[in-house]
Amino acid sequence: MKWQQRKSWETRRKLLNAALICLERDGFHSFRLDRVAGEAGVSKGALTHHFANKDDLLVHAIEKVLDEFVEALACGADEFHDGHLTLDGFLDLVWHYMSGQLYMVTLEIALKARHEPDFKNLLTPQVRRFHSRIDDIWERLFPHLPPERSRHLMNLSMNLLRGMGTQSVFREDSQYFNELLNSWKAILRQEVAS
Amino acid sequence: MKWQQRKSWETRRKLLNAALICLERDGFHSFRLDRVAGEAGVSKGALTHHFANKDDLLVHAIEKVLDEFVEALACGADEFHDGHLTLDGFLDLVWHYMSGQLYMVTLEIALKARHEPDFKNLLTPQVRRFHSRIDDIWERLFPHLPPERSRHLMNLSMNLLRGMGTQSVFREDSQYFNELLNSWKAILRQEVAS
DNA sequence: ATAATAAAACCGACTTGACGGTTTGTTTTT
DNA sequence: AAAAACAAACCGTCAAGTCGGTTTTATTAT
Repeated sequence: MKWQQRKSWETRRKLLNAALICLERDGFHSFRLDRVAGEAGVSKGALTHHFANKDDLLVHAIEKVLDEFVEALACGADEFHDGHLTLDGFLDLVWHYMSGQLYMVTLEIALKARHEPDFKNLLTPQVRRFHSRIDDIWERLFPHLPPERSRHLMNLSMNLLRGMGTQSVFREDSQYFNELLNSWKAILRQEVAS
Repeated sequence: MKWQQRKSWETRRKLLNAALICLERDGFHSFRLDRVAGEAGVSKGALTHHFANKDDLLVHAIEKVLDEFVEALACGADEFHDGHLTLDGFLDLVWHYMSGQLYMVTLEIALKARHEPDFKNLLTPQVRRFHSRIDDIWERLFPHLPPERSRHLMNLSMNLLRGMGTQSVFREDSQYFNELLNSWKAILRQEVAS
């Protein structure tokens, strides 16, 4: 009960990784189980052995990606408190994730969830957990501000970056996004100070 | 050459409307031509008569929805200049559209375009036209500001609303979004004044 | 220790249903 | 009569899920 378990865990991990790669590359509409298996270097049978169906695979994949994101943000917040990271740097960190694989994957999944109530129900626990953890991180970021104001500034920031991430589908212009991010940094600094 | 043309034009319009309804309700992944035909109250044969294929239908549908949006925004800008609409009211107008059918449809289409270069090429002329028209509208909104600053504030606003629109997939809480919008209105007022 | 047995991991062919596009037929207008 | 507008049956493709089989690892009995 050791070699087997490790091997199993390993292929599971490979499958989840492959699923994320496929989801980001092909989009949910063209997300094919055999391609995931191929990308992971295992057979389709192995996939069905580890995950009951497509939705099951997707739910676990999104769980993984959200966890990694929260983890990275928590680290960033810690560095911020230790003085190793500025507020600007923290925003850069968030933008790094929102402009990469993470956001595109969550976007694909969100649209799927929007049209499939069952899938949405499968996902909402994860999403709630995610949001509350993010809330905590940002609240710790500005302990001198009233919690409500802290939440507002966070939600404004996150939604702005969300929107920028969405726009990046059609506009690939890092110069433009940097300018935009800088504008917001300036505003945020001012708001935090006052 | 009259009755026929009018009838043709009418079913075309019905098909485009139906396509938008289906796209918003079912999402692109579950967007089915026969459902569009059913929603429009015509046969599938009629659909193929008017549109070469799925992509063709989608391109024309998105063209329609973008035009309507720009039209509404232009009207809002006019009212703003006539003093019949405040800046807050203008933002409300934009949010009205970004939280409704328009944004979800463009989101579905954007994700499709992201993974299908041919489709993206079909669309980019429309998107460019759209962006430049929006640019103009916002620049006229703040003629006393330098154009670059005007553009920045516009892009911040639009991206914030975009992000909020995206979040509304999982969080249906108009109270929350109103608060967020109000926060931004306050910030924007301040930025425009300075 | 080793053979027998169980159990898990994995493979890949097949079924089944769905949908986009085609094609053929019918009605209506010019 | 000719062409346009529409209707509806049809077909080929494609992928998700199923399932019987195979290999590898763990457990148990002798």
